[in-house]
Formats: sequence, C-alpha cells, structure tokens
Amino acid sequence: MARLPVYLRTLLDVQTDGVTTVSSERLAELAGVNAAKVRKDLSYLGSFGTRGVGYDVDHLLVQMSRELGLTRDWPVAIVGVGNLGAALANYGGFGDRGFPVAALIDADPTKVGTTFGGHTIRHLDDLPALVDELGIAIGIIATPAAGAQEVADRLVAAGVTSILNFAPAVVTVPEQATLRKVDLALELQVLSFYGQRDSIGSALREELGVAAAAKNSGA
Amino acid sequence: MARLPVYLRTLLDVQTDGVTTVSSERLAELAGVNAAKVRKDLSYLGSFGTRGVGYDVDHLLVQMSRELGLTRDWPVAIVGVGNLGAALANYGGFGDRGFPVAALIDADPTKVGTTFGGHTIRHLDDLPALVDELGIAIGIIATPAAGAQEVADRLVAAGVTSILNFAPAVVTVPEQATLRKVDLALELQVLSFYGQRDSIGSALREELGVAAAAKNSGA
DNA sequence: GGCACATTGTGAACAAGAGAACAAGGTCGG
DNA sequence: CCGACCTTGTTCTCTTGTTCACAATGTGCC
Repeated sequence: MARLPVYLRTLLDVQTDGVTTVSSERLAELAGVNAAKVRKDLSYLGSFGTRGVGYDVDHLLVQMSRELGLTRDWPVAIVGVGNLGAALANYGGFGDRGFPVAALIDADPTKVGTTFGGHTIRHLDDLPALVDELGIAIGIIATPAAGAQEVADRLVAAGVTSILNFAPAVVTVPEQATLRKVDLALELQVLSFYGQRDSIGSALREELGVAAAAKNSGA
Repeated sequence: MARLPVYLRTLLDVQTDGVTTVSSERLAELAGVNAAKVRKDLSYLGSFGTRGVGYDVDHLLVQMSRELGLTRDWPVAIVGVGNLGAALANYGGFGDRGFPVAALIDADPTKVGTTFGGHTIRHLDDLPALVDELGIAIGIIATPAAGAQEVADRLVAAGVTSILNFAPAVVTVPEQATLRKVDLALELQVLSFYGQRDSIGSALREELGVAAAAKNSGA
C-alpha cells in the first residue's frame, strides 16, 4: 500500500505533538483520506486499535516501521551523476530517513574517479562489487532516457531488486524486481493539461455561451 | 489522463526514427501498457486513427500537444531554494520541455536578493507581482514540510492554480486548483516495503518451512 | 456490576478502471 | 470493381479499490 508512508509521517507528526492515541477519523483528516480507508489499511497489518479509544501512536509506529522495513538502513546507489543525479546526491532528505547514499555511479570515464559530495564516483562496471561491498539495496536511475533500460538490467543482474527511475523512459524489469518511477516532466505536463483545460474553459465559456445563444435563437 | 504524456514521449521517439504511422499495438508495446487502453485513451481525444492502417504519428502529436496544452510555454516558479529547490532550478530538463523556470522564490531574507542559476531570488511576498509580471502558470513547492501549506495557499491566492508539491507534507488546495505531489521519501519507503517483503520472504521460507514440518510431524 | 458511549473491524453495495472480444470501416491486391 | 485482411472504436465483463453502514467490543461513569 502506497498510503502507509503517509500514515507513518502523520503519526510521527502527532507523536511530536505529544499525542499518544489517535482515532481513525483524526488520522484520516490529517492524512487527507477517508476514515474507513484508514481503518481498512491499518487492519491489513493486524488489529492494533482499541475500540472506543483509537490507536496507540507509539505502538502503531513500531508496527508500521517494521512492516515498511524501516528498522534498518537501506543503502542507495545513484546511477548517473548528471544534473539530476548530482542534485539527488546533494539532497540530504534521503539519509535522514534511513536511505543513505552509499555510492555514486556513472558510465562516463571522465567522471569516474572524481569526488562529489563526499563520494568517489565509481564506474558502472563496478556495480556488482559495490553491491556486495556496500550492501546496496536500492538503485536510483538518474541517467538520460537512452541509458535507463540498460542500467536497470545491470542493477537487477547485480542483485538490486528495488529501483527508482527518474529517467523519462519506459523501463521494464523482471517480475522479481520492483520498479517505481518519478517523471518530473510528466507531472508538469499533467499540470499543463489541467491548466489548459481551465484556461480554455474560461475562454470557451464566452464562445460557447455565444454559440449556445446563437443556437437557441436559431432554433 | 496521466498516460497521455507517456504516449507523447513515445510518439516523439518513433517520429525521430522516421516512422510515420503507428498501430495501437505497437504504441502499447513501447509505452508499456495494454493495446485496448491505448485505443480507448486516444479515442477520448477524438477519432484520429485510420482503420486498417493505424495512427498518423505527426497528426497525433499535434492533437496531443494541443490537448496537453504544450503549444505554449508554461512559466514555472520554484518556491523554496534549499537543496531540493536549487537542484530543480539547476536541472535543465524543465525548460527544454516547455516549462521554463521563470522565478526563484524564498522566504529567507538572507537568500532573497542573491543570484542562483541566473535568477535573482525573490521574496515570497512578491509572489502576486511575479505572477502578473512573468505570467507564472505553475508553482513548485520545494520548501520544508512545515511551510508547504502556507506556500500553497499563497500560490492559489496569487492566481497560480497548478501546483507541484515536493514537500513531504499533506497539502490541500481549493477545488479550482490542481495539486500533484512528488514525494521522494515516500517512493523509497514503498521500495523498502517491497524489499523487506522479499527478504523476509526468503528468511521466512525456512522458518515457516520448519514450522510447517513441526506441525506435520506433530499431527 | 451494569449501562451508555465511542471507536474499531468488517461485510456489502458501489464506482472506476482494465482487459477481452467483436463489429464497423478502411486499405490493398487481384 | 470486389474480396480478403488489417486495425480502430466500442461494448461488455470482470476485477480492483473505495465508500457506506453496522455489528462487535472495549472504556469510563454511575
């Protein structure tokens, strides 16, 4: 379930506020979803709520962290140290949350060996060794679109079965692996789609208003 | 439909290869989806295919660009010039695709006035003026979680109705606005969830195998 | 100790989305 | 000009996910 992390974050927030129990309704409000959905999602992990009272925040956090596999660190390798890869490597938000950047990888020989953000950039060919050595669990693809599929194949071959793809390309992986994608251009295009609809909406309202009037007067 | 941009990119690829017509089946294969879904999605924009032949790539691209509102540029404002915001500002992938970064905005007085990547950072209070002046159509929230909701409110108040939220927080906007979110930590947590399941899978197989054997021998 | 109240957990209706199958319609070869 | 073939557009079915509603159940008060 992709909603568990949202609940987790919400629970951490209320925990910080000193709250010890929370009802499904309150949690739903804070997480921006339906209360029934919250209860169903939580019941999927087992029954940890007390009827009449709600859920114990600490207990729920423990269970949820365990379910999400957040009781350990998951070392991440970033493949492709271009603009985006460098940005992600610099972005501190990963390590804080249990996903330390353990390796930077590129295929460009002029980049390999240089240091960036405390990491020496390694060559893509070293991937299997790095996986063994550092226990890489997750691979982030930040290459141009053209190289994405090959990188994914190599990651899987090296034993990395969790992949996050930032490249604007369709990538497929064998069933044993998990692939998620973040496509920034796609998000913007979807926004532009809605923006477009809204703006032509206002423009068309007049025109259609006129057309409708004409049609009415015509009929 | 969030799949249109994927089709668009795929069509651009095949166009580059000199292909002039494409069947729904081929398009589906390249886009990684079902052929029936492709036909249904495309028919939603009107009937542009020719039976027995397929879709004309150029024609489809024109129609699709229009539908997605990509016939014009959509100036983007990035709010929050921390690690992530700076990374996004540096990332060239936006401008190329019709989403030029028109403004960098922050609330921190020590950042306001400094220049980054060719843009002078402006204060959040200037937002309405910037929207008028530069025609900002899309706002990107790259602030810490705590400030995200306020920024969203201000964006909407200034007339920006398309918002992309990178902050790890639940943000709500009025119905007239469109909000999409990209949550990097969430993506990693989902991956860790699957990774966890797989690894406990192998660990549990033994244990459950033992347990099952014990149960069998006991019965 | 029992009763009213609050809240969970779940079953059942409902809506949305995906996939398969088929009819309509156009193209190309003869 | 006609027929075989190919591909679209659409309908129908099925699955999946969401929401509603209610019974089960624990808590605190009297």
